[in-house]
Amino acid sequence: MVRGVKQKRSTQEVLTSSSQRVTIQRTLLLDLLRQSDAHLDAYELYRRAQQKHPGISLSTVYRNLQLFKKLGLIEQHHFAEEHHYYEAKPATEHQHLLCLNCGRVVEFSCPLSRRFKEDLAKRYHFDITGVELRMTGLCSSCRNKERQ
Amino acid sequence: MVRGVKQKRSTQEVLTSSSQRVTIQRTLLLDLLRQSDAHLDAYELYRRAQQKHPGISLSTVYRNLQLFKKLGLIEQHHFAEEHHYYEAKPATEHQHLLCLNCGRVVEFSCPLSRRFKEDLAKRYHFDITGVELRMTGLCSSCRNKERQ
DNA sequence: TGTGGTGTGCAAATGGTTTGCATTAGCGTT
DNA sequence: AACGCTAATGCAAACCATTTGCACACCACA
Repeated sequence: MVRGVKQKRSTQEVLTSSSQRVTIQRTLLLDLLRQSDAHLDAYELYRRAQQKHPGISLSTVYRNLQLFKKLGLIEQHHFAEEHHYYEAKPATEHQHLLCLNCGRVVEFSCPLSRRFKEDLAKRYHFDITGVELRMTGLCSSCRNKERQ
Repeated sequence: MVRGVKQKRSTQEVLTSSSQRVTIQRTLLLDLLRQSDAHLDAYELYRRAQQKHPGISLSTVYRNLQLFKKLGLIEQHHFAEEHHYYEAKPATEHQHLLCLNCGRVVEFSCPLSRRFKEDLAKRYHFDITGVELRMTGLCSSCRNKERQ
């Protein structure tokens, strides 16, 4: 997945326009998130950030993840039991298919949404802002391994 | 929601047939989960259990939640950031609509599934065993409050 | 270039959950 | 009904992801 193509605005521009201070750490972290194809957890992001800016601290990572989330720049997922995974807000909405054995994540888009969402909103008088669909199972290679 | 109607098997029977020891604590915990209309977190379940069996410990609660999950007797959800919520495995599969402000949870059933799931399974060579759809937003009363 | 206030690094705290260990109590067998 | 083998429990301590307090650093604006 080539993310660069979709990104008109530089990370610096994004941060400046959010009226936040543009620090080295903040820019680096958001860059790493935007460039990564995978979903990163806080610690993995920390490890990657350390390679470019050795002094960075884990709390800075957490603080900025919260900030980015508040600004709507990233999304947070609960793939595993114990941590959160983050990804830069994608250009197009997508959902996740997750292998319970190896953790592999496939992204797919789901047409379901509009009609069904509207129905539901009307029926329960909700203002629906987010849809998360997650399917879980076994990918082909894990299924094959289990057979052996 | 009247759960009792759907329950043919007593909690004791369920536990016996899972070839686990049927302890007072275990029976109590599963009973509480099956009787509750709401989704409980570990601590709330602990509080309720204490009322009937004051000596029960929080680790027993956690240990049994894990066991029930492994046996497929309950489902675990991540509604809030920080804890898990549990509900007895429902007779019919359903999904959740969650108010981000007050935490209210509405259950609904979603027809989406079969066709779409099969397509997806074929396309990515996955064996899909679970579908979780979560919609988030504001319920009517929270929306009204925000307007004021 | 100086000034105010936000952001950072560090270490300690937090809080949900897990674990080690000694004791208790199911349950199949006498 | 008592016995013995283990699994389950209670307690306290450990874990670990995440948050927070505080002193210092540095960004943005004048």
